[in-house]
Formats: sequence, C-alpha cells, structure tokens
Amino acid sequence: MAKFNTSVKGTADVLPSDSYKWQFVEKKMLETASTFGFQEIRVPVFEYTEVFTKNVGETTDVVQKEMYTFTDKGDRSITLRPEFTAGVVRSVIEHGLINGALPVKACYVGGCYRYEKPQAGRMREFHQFGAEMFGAADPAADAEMILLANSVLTNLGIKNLSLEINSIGCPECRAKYHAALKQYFASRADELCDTCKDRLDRNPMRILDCKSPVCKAIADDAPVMIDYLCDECKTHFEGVKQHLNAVGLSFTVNPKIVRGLDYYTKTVFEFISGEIGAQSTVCGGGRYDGLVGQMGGPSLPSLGFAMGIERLLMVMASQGTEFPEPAVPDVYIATMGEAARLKATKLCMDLRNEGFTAITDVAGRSVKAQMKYADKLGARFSTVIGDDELQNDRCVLKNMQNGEQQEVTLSDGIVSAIYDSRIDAMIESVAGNTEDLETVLNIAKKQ
RNA sequence: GUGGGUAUAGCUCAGUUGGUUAGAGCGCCAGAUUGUGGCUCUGGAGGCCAUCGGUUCGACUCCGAUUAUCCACCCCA
Repeated sequence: MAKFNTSVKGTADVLPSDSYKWQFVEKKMLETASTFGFQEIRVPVFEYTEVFTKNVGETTDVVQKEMYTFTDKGDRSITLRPEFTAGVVRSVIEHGLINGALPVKACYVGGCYRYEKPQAGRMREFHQFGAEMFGAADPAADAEMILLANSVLTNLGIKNLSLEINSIGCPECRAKYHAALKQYFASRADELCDTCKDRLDRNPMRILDCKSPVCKAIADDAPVMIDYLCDECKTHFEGVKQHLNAVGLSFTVNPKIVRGLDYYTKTVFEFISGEIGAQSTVCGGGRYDGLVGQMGGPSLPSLGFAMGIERLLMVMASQGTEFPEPAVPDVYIATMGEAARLKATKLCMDLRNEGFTAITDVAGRSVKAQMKYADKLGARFSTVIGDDELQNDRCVLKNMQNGEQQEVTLSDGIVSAIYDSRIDAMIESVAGNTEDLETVLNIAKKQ
C-alpha cells in the first residue's frame, strides 16, 4: 500500500536528460503564439468543481467519470483541471478582460488531470498547450486559430499531420440535426453495438465516430450535419474554408468529427497523426460561442484549441525530429588540494557571473575522475589547477573537443579565452557573412 | 470501467525438462609509475528474480490472486 517510491499511476517524470525537449517545445509554442498576438495566461491547477461541471458539460465522460475531485479543509468542492478552457473563461470574465480591447487572445501551457486508464498517448497527468480567443465572430478568427495551431506544429518540425474540419452548427440547427440523427439511428437501433445504443440518447453524434464495422456501415447513410446547417452557420463555415484556402493550408472536411465537450459550436477541427497509436488526435479545438454567456459573462463569440504535448513528443520521436542540442558546461575546473578548490570556487563564480556555465569538483575526487566527469558532462573546456598554478597565476586550458591546450592567466585568462572561443564559433557559424560580424560580436559579448 | 500482453541489476535482456552461492552487455565506482577525459585492460558495488499464497523434497521456472506496466476498447489532447 505504501508506495513512497513510485510515481502515481498514469504520471511520468521528465528526467534531466529529457527536459530540454520539453523546454524547446514549450518555448516554441509560446513564441509562435506571440507572433499571432497571443499572450500567456496562467490559471490555477484547481478550480471550484462547478467551473468544470457546468461548462465542460454534465453529460460528458470527462465530467462524469474522469475528474479528480476532492473536498478541501474549508469544505469546498475542488477539482483538478481536466482541461483549460473552462478555467481560462472563468479568469477572463472574473478579471474583466472582456471589457478591454477585443478580441482577447490568450494561450497557456500546463498539466491537466483526468482519471482514465492509461495507454499510449493517454496519461492521468498530461500537458497541453492551447490558445483561446474571445470576442471574434468572424470566420477569419476560426481560420486564425487553425493557422496558429498549424504554425506551432510546423515550427516544431512535425510533418504528416492531417487537418480535418467540420461544423457542428449553432444550438438551433444542431437541435434539428440531432433530432434527424436520432430518428435515423433509432430506426436501426437493434443493429447498433451496445455502446452506441447508449449513445443514442446521450450523444447520437458520437455514433458517427464508432469503430464497429456494423455501426460504421449504418453511419455511412446517416444524415450529415452540413446538410442541416442554417444559413448563418453555412456561410460561416464557407468563410472559414475560404480563409484556409487563401493561405493554401490543405484540409479535409470530415462530417464525422465530433468533439466530446459540450460547449463547442460551429467550427470544430482536429490535427491527426497516423503514427502514435490509437490516441491519434494531437490537437483539437473549435468555436464555443455560448460558453462565456453561460458562465455569467456577456454573450461573446469565442473559440480555442488545445494540443497534447506528450502526444506531440511521441510524433516527434517517431519522426526523428531534431531538437537543439542541450546546453553543456563551458568549462570544468579540476582541482588538486584544498587551496585550489577554494580558488576554483571563486573562479567558477566569476565565470558564472559572466554568463558562462562553470563546474568544479564538489565530491573530492581524483583529477582523473574529475576529467572523466568533465568529459561525460560534455564540457567544452577543462583546466586543472593545483599549487603550481596558484603560485604562477597561470593554468592550461584544454579544448575538450580537439584536445588543444593553451596557457592562460589564472585570474582572468579563462574568461577571456572562452569568450574568444565563443566568438570564433559564432564567426564560423555565419561563415562569410561578414556584414553580420559586428552583431555576432555583440551577441557573444552579451552572452 | 472491460479485454489482452508483460514483470529477473540503474538500462536492454539471458536463465536449459523445476535442482544448491542468479548471469551478460551497457551504465556506475575504483585501479593500470606519483597531477589530465574519450580507446583498451583489471577489479568492485548493485537483485528477497514485482508482491502474497499454492503445488513440490526443492520454485526465478508450474498454478492462483494482487499490484504495476504496456497495448486496445471507451473517451479525449
């Protein structure tokens, strides 16, 4: 019972050897969003339970059986966020952002929590990046969200995703469609699989998505939402497609795309990968024009999307996507003797204050062991200091890549030698582009 | 919640028809003329063989349960 040394089921540690991937992905996401005018919003990991029950939808699986809900010591019912949108909407209303400049554009990164049975691409704690826009009814907004999602994915170097879009209409035309769909499936109810019989009452649109061959065949002849769209929804959907076409982003209209959260209206979309198993939706989103009003704000047309970071990392792993090299120490200072260790501590601090990564021995090991450690860390330079070096105020700085050594002054020689090498590397990286040299030097100095 | 696969060292895995002190590679630590990494060699640490119960003279091995993990359903990112 006591499991003090294992992580909780459905959770995972990101180890130091992997965290640079997460940092890269998250940074790219926020940077890309910024180019679309989206600023990060940070909302609490937990909210009052009602925030989710009332807005994600009472009948959804997420609310009905997947939430981490508990009572706190103040007798409040609290829930760990199973998704971001509800909390972001709550925050945006609470702080009156929607009384400011519209549309409001916000994005987020963080963990979500759902009590599900873990499998490939599905964790109990998982992480999402997403974006929300409030106060934009125009189809251009829908297109912009899709384009943002697409840019994020592209900028991460992810390929071979398919974009599928659909319109599930407004409450009026959807009600008509629901009725028609229910009638159609009810007429063949005895042929449907058991889960679909359940769905008939709860959410008939879900049947369209069923994997059972029988249901699939039946669904093929079912009425299609697009035929039931009212004029407004229809022209809106056309507008979205026009905007996507205008930038040449290819997509397919999939009338069977249904989002599982109740608040969606009109446009819904998914980015799907074929290479990470059954949980193939890597990004999903859509418009939720009724949600802000429903949560006590003004009626404000809004929309958003979320992408699963673990799933993206799976796609990237499968595609062999390159990540920028993780940072390595600039210099390792090996020491011999107590006096040298004291000096090394000071030298490291000087280097760090200059913005370099400097490491020295804190385990009291032999010089050989220290050198091995420096090698494993991938340190670019190393030096050994002992009594001689202290006396002469000089040491030998070794380039760990090519083994070249140079003698430098102990007090300030290490700093300037590493500066020089960094500048050399930068000059090389812009090879021939001499007009940039000054910029390069400035960057090098600042770093 | 429902299925199926798996469970031996930090990692990847061996382990003969059940037979005594459980193995390899990698990794880790330490040595190989006194103060220098990568290659090589030598040595060392590290496993209640997931847990509990059963069958047996004897179980890592066979059986059952539990737990964890993986995959699928469901649902979603």
